[in-house]
Amino acid sequence: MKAKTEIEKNPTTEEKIKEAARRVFTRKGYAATRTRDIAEESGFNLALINYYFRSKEKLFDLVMLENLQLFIHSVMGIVNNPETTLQEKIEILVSHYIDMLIKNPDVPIFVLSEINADPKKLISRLGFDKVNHQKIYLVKQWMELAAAKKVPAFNPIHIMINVLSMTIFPFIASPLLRNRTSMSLEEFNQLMEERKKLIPVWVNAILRTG
Amino acid sequence: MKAKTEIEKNPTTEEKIKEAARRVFTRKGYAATRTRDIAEESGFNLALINYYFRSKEKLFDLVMLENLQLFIHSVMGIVNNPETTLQEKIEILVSHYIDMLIKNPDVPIFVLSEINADPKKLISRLGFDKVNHQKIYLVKQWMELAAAKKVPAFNPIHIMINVLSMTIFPFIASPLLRNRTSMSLEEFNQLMEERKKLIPVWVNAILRTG
DNA sequence: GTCTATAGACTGATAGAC
DNA sequence: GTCTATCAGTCTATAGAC
Repeated sequence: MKAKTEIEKNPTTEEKIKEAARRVFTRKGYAATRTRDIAEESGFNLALINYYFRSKEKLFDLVMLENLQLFIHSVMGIVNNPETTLQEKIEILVSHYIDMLIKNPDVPIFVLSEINADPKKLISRLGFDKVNHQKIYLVKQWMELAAAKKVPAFNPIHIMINVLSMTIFPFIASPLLRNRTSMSLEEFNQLMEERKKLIPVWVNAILRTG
Repeated sequence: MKAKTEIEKNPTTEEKIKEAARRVFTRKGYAATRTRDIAEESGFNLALINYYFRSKEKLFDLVMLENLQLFIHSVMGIVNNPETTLQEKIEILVSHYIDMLIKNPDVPIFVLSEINADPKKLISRLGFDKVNHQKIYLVKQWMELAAAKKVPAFNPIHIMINVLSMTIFPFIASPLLRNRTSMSLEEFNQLMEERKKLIPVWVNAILRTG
């Protein structure tokens, strides 16, 4: 196993092709991507893709798994941390997520539309097993606060949906939003930076609602 | 021009094919859809698609335009109504949107991922012209309330983003969300029904934040 | 390991019978 | 209007030279 910085500096052909595939698949989706596009993007020949990865689909699965990790796994470490308060979890989650999304703006729409295209694959092929929702530390903390009536009694899933919605959705709607409001990419990113501080405040206001 | 109810009861072959195309395109996206899929779904032969619509792309453009109307135009009539208050606009918008989304859950991810795949087409081919954002009645009302300090001074676009995020995003993330929480479609729809009343309350709480 | 050339399957579109 | 049959182009994957 190579260290990450070493991979970035001295990528092998295999790694170069995988990174090219990640860029193309994430931008255009599985069906619209041709293996020729990946070959061209990587700077190598078409035949090498099959030499290293056997098929378009196997290469896609690798890319999908990486993007899924980026999209989901980053959350899990945060919401499961027993050392932070509910409020802190939300602040950290939103801030880290927006940083990731500014770097990888195409990831959410890629992941969600590919899952929508083939929901079965999510579980069967990518080995994406379920978690017991009750065991997540954030849910535990919520339950305790609800018992002490410090937080409203509605389904805590609503709060999780709201945090993720307000954080992720603007990136998914970005092309349409920017077109409708004649907004540059820089202005958009600036707006998202503002939301790092605003969303936790808003969520706090929502929590006081019940 | 036939009346809508008449179309639903006595659809011509052309209308049947277009409806079949709408279902298939909206579920699988442009690139993953084969003209043969549409033929099969419509119950007619492949050749008829070209007889009525000349090409896959022209048929797609029709479907895209309809879905875009569903996705956007429904908003415009509501946010531009001078007869309703800001608060009423939000209530009506959320309620109508959620009704539409429960009936057409695939529309948002379809529209947004196709726009993401080819943003230029949005304007050049589909004739989707810009609106002057300042002229929208909702923005006007916001400005007046902000001037009277009844509403926070941050960019009103944030509120619009929040309303649309909390309303639309759960439908986009539905397959993933339902998988992670082992939620049935009925339970999900019930959760969305709850949000019709909750979102306006939450937005109100956000508005008192500034 | 990396390339060129090509096989083999599939796709969108059309010709032509009825 | 609706069908069957088929063309021409494109795609993934592989064989084989270096």
